[in-house]
Amino acid sequence: MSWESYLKGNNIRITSGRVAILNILKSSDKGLSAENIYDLCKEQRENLNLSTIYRTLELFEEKEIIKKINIDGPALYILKKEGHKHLLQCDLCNKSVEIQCPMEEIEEVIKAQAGFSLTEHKLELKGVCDECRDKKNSRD
Amino acid sequence: MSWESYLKGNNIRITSGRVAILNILKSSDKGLSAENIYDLCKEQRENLNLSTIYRTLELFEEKEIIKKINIDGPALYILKKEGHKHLLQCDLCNKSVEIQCPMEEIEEVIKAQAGFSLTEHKLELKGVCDECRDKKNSRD
DNA sequence: CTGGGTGCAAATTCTTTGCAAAACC
DNA sequence: GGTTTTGCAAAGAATTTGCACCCAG
Repeated sequence: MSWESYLKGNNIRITSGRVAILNILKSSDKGLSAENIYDLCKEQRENLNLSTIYRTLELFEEKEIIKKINIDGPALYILKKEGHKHLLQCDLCNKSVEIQCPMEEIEEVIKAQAGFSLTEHKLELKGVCDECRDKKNSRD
Repeated sequence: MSWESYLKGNNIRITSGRVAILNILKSSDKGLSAENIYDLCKEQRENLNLSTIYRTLELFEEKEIIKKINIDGPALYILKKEGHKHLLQCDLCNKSVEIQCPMEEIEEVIKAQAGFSLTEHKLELKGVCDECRDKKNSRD
């Protein structure tokens, strides 16, 4: 599907800048900062203002098209993968919460720290919800 | 062991501010920002300048006493847990790299986003190193 | 034509730095 | 006493905002 119809489907107005940003994110195999994107836009004669880029990225993030990753220095942005989720169940009260799989963050951290690109992962989580933790703490 | 001897062991001069910061971090069950720490110091009549706090946190981070976690907004700091490591082996060339377990970051993210405290995790990773990835990409 | 999108400059937020005074060993 | 640490004020990096103009629908 073209970016144009993709954007339309998400109720986002089509502009050449937005399409350019999506193309740039698509063709990168690692997270890009707003400034990276700014430079790459320039290279392809799509002169966007930095603040426009920030606004676009914010919009895309709200629409869950991209993911913002905060590491040291400027935030990095990546296109969202198949957003698989994890179900976290509280060990104490069994209430469960769904979270976005945190592996995209982990991937970027590892890429930055060790120069390693993950191809597969398996993640199991156990934990307790806030209320149960608070109750537990107040008993200690 | 007292903070004093702990600091001495790490070749860090003892000052009341440093001890206060360690106490504050120790008694928090979640990451604290520099400003959180600043406020908590005030509450206990340990008036430290914000820049002193940043410098202290930076020092502790270098000495690997604490971990800095970048989420949205100000960075959070936590005392380091038992730093367990992961061994990552490249699927292609078998070279291996040891990395710090990235779950401390993730724990904070999940705590902030879902109000869930992790108690256990199991993480298995597979990946390829930068060089192999680059070779592979240039073939594609 | 009209409301959302953009550029520009200025503001904000978080963090770092230079330097003189104070604290530690 | 000599080196480290601290406070203060000012600089710096990253991001956000206000407003006038512009363009897609």
